[in-house]
Amino acid sequence: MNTKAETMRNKIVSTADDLFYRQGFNHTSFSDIASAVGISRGNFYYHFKTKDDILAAVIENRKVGITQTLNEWNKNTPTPKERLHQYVDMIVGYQDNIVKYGCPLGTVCSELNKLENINYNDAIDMIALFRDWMIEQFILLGHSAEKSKDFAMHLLTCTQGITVVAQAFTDSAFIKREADILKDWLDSI
Amino acid sequence: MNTKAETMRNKIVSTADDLFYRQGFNHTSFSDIASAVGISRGNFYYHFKTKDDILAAVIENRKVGITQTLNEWNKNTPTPKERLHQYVDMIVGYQDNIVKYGCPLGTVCSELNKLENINYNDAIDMIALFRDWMIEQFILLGHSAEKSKDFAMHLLTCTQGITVVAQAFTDSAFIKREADILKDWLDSI
DNA sequence: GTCTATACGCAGATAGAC
DNA sequence: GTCTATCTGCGTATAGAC
Repeated sequence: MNTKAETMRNKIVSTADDLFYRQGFNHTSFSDIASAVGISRGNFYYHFKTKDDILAAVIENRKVGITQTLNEWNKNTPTPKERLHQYVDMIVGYQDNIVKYGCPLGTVCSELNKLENINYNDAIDMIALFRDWMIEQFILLGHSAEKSKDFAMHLLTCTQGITVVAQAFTDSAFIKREADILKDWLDSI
Repeated sequence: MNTKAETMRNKIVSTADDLFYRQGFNHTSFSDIASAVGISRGNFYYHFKTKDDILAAVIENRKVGITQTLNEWNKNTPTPKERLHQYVDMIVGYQDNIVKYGCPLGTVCSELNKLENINYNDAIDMIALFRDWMIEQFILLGHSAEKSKDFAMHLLTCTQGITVVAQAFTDSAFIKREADILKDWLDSI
């Protein structure tokens, strides 16, 4: 296990992650990633053999990040209700990127679906991590398993919708407004 | 104005529209469209000079279709409330396509945004047609201009979110469930 | 490990015969 | 109008020198 190679690999993954988000997967070439990292295309292939390989690594990296974030919320934020608010506030915090590039999860899933990409199911897992975590929170609030699932899907729906509409109309103030509606809804159930 | 050429042009546009929706704009090549229509690539260029030209024609065609649909609703459905329900029911009616390819408007806008495509603003106009129509309906229901805009944006947000989540989890029953919630909301305001 | 050189196919786009 | 032939650039991917 070479530390230097691992560092370079991580650098490539995080750069590819960023470019896939901002430019889309299909529209981002090996050259784009290689030049952004500052290595040659040939060197790039030493680390990743195919474009699907680098995509798989990016998705895996995101899943680790999402899991870490959720674990931190579970650990540091006392109540389930506050944690759900924290989730909603997250999209408010990312508003600048959202109006420019949309939701990092939703847009990549939507794109991969149309490409019939082999990594599509892994991409969906990223969203499922959030959904399952939400279900847990609603169950902790005393709701039934069925209700909790419906609530989680509804919350997911609203946040995804907010990102799509905010991006379309380049309206970041709108994110804040809809987030408040969503937090009122969370308090009402 | 040649009728035969016009017919072929329309055939190309509707085929391209379908392929852009199912495969995405970037991922659909001239060859894809030409072979689906049943003409050679060379012939294709007689009708459209660049890929942005065919995209512009597709978007224009959609805008005409959307405008026609909204006009028909205005004409044939008596009350604004029923018309808004009709909009929500539309996504239920399209559920089979939505779980497979997402929203025809949302997915193309999201993709064009990342490609920094020159037709992006025209694509957004498609969504704006729905938004402006919704605002009219809410105003007819007696709401203020400001409230009506917020309501329209909220309705748009929910329907867009539903398509993203339904596509991600390939869950068409979910569309019906969230549509009912949405119609309850429409009745409550 | 990192590089240059290069193969190969496909995409967008053009020219010109019929 | 529709076709075939062709150009050009880019994207993925490989080989092999250093």
